[in-house]
Amino acid sequence: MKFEDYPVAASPPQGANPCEHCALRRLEAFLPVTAQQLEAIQSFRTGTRRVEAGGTIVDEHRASPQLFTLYAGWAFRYKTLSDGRRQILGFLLPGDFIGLQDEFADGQTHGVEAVTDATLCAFARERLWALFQTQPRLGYDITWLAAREEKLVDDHLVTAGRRNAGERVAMLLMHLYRRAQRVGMVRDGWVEFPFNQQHIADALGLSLVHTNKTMRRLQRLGLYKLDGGWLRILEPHALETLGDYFERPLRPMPMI
Amino acid sequence: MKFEDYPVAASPPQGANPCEHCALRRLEAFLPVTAQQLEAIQSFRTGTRRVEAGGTIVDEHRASPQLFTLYAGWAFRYKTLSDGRRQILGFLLPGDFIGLQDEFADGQTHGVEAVTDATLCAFARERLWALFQTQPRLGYDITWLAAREEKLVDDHLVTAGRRNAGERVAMLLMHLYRRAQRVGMVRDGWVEFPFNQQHIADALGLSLVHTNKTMRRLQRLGLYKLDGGWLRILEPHALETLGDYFERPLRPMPMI
DNA sequence: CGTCCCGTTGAACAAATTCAATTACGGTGG
DNA sequence: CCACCGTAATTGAATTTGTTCAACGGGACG
Repeated sequence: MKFEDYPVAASPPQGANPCEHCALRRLEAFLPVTAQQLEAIQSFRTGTRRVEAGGTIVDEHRASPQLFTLYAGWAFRYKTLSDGRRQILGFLLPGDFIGLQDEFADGQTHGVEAVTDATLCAFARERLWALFQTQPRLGYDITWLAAREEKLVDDHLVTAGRRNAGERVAMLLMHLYRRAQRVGMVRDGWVEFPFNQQHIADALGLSLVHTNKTMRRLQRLGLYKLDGGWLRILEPHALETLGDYFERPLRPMPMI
Repeated sequence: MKFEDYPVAASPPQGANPCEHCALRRLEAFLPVTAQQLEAIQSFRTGTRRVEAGGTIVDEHRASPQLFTLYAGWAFRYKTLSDGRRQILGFLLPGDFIGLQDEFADGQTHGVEAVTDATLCAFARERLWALFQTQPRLGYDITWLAAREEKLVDDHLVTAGRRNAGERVAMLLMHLYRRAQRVGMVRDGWVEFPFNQQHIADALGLSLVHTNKTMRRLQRLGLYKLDGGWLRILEPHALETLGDYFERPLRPMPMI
């Protein structure tokens, strides 16, 4: 299977004014910003960070001095119980803001791990308050992002708490597909799907074996196809119905 | 069983400057505010609302034009699937801010229901952005509240996804107890516990019957006691260990 | 070619749900 | 004061869903 390159380069622009040439921000999924806001964001920004597939973006047990916006790649947030059981709290796509929760949680937070090679824009956490002061609009946008992320977790909690295995898988596939679609990661109906079944199991609160059997079943039913790390939804309506999950068209979201 | 009255009156102060006489805000759990901030909050405030036990604070399928701070009583956030299965997303105690998520979600949000009679301070959603502009600090505080609430949902998701029935109950009891303790709702080791087993089941993602059997078991083990709608934790350490959940001492939180 | 990771599958087992009563209790009307 | 009701808590039993255990296959890689 071959695919053209993703329109957004693997790394954010380098040089003096990287944010002004940010390809990610040009996507329709994101709200436009004024020149002044862009400048504020750019000065809030401290640099770029690369993390290879499987690497740690935020350590689960250490408060990170930085905030990030995921620029390219897939990542996820997770927590582990002391005996090793892991719960994936959510997946992260380009444009997602990372680390806000820790700002206010005294330790005891969550980890973030890259699934694919990932690139991130880093920001100094200590300058967050100054940003609110000088750019109230960006503060408001950050609240928007925090509220949106809570909504994602809310939905995820419904899945883990009240849906059965088949419904969980259906819901997750549609959810990830829709989000990827929004940021232009769908090509000819295929999305990169770099997760292994352990990721899915840990996200859905299922065992590895049962996840496998459930996914196999839905594939045999012809609802979706997985090939070489790429996903294609064959029966979106059937999956939405099964998962009782219908994503509405979304407004453009802010991006920091 | 008899208990003194809760120190915070059932309703916020009436009259010209209600926030200046707010008893809730005086609790150590909440950060102090400047006179200027208090005034801003007071002018952001539009009134008081009472909801009786079982009543709807926010309709699940209608965007509320108001935001609230719960002043007195217990409430919960929830979502229901189309076939009626309900997931409780979290419980609300005095001081909790309500409705922020909807600000940014195009419909498709969650409901809020009062468990006991409840009193709330109402705010005009449409003036939220103005508040961020004129009082960046309060904007920052609201972000704090949003991030904290996401953290609560994160923890809840771990519970629903990766803990077994006994662990879930243990975790929930300790969690509610600790939060109630923070806002002075614990009297002689007892907290009001107005939930029925269906609430617990819907919060934990368990069936009613299994919730009952699990709770019975933990009671027979002498870990906690429930009497006339009041809860007493008998073995906090055992419950924390079982639930693998250790609440750290918390910093005072902002209150709007 | 051997090893490791991952996906797949069957089988035994355990946890949780569903079904079906029964009991406890607060409130109401007689 | 007492019978009657409706709601919520309990409990046992049958059934289903999901987990654990074990084994095998294929592909990537050294």
